[in-house]
Amino acid sequence: MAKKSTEPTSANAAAARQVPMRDFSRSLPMSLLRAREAVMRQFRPSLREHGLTEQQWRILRALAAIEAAEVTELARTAFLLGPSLSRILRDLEARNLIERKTAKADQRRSMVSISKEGVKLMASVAPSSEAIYAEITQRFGARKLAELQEMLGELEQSLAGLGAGDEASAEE
Amino acid sequence: MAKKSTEPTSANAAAARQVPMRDFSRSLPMSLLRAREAVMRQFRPSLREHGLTEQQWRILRALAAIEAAEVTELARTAFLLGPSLSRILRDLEARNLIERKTAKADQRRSMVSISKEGVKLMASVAPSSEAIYAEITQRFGARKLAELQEMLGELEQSLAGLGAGDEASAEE
DNA sequence: GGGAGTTACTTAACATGTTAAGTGAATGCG
DNA sequence: CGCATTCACTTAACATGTTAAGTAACTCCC
Repeated sequence: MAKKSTEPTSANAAAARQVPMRDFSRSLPMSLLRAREAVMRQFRPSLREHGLTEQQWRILRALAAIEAAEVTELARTAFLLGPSLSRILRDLEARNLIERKTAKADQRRSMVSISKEGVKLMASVAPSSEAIYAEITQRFGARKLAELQEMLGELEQSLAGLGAGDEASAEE
Repeated sequence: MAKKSTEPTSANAAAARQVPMRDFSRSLPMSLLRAREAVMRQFRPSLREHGLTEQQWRILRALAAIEAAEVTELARTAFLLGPSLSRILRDLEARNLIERKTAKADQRRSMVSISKEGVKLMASVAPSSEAIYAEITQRFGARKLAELQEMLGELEQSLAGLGAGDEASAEE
């Protein structure tokens, strides 16, 4: 072995390919990520025009669907982690898009609800949002879309309660 | 209409529900997000034990599959935006997991490749990663998984070149 | 009723997503 | 050649994701 460092680069890559591994670009996480990005790319410009991020929009929609909610419940509904929600609620409150008041019975809890301005903003965004969704549905096909959502739900179900960290297997 | 501000909260939520809108929790973006999160939740602990984030792992895998790549190409492969990749490469280089050298022909380009240490790290992570993937495949079903990936790819395709911003429809 | 434990949330710290601006190197064209 | 434009990448700024720690309010049980 005379030459030691002629092309370490290629040698390393070759060695790396010996590590058994699926084709990277076809992994399930990547497929899901790309699909979601393809979808969100359609919505972001419209939301942006109205000064909303994807997550802020999720929160407003979630609040519109329920009278009022505790922060924890809202986090579950909008599928956000507590810390993210905490920050976003602070901003949305400062913009008067939501209202909050601490629950009487339990001072720890705070009830969050959408404000009149929040409703107005939703009403101004909803049309284009719906139009985009309709376009996506048309392009992909309504039936296939329903099938896809069904499969995604099943995937979620089949992984529920796996690797949640510390729950015993099934006994106990 | 005597009482005006007894429960403005409920009134706003009621008004909001007049805004025509699909059921929030069943929207495609949410379905995709939840499915992806259910999947990634399985992988994160293992990656974390090895000191890697999901994105760092994506980059290492992408580099293992190709001899060396320019940053832009790598961004496309690992599905990361330029700025994110730029930061991550800086960190991975500091940890000696990758190597980079500027191309001779074009000083703007830099070629990135995996290092010997990077290969070792990959080899140490791959087994558990593969085991997790196998578990997911088994739970969900290999056939259904293939179907799902097929549909996700079709979805991505059907949205390609829609709302990319400024390309003319089809002419010119 | 008082202190340990729990709960609901918030802060903090670090990493990435997202968009815009910056920088230096190549290209093209008059 | 000279200079505007484009290109490849990096920095910057702000928002969220992710985990850990902090804080105040509530529960429980001795």
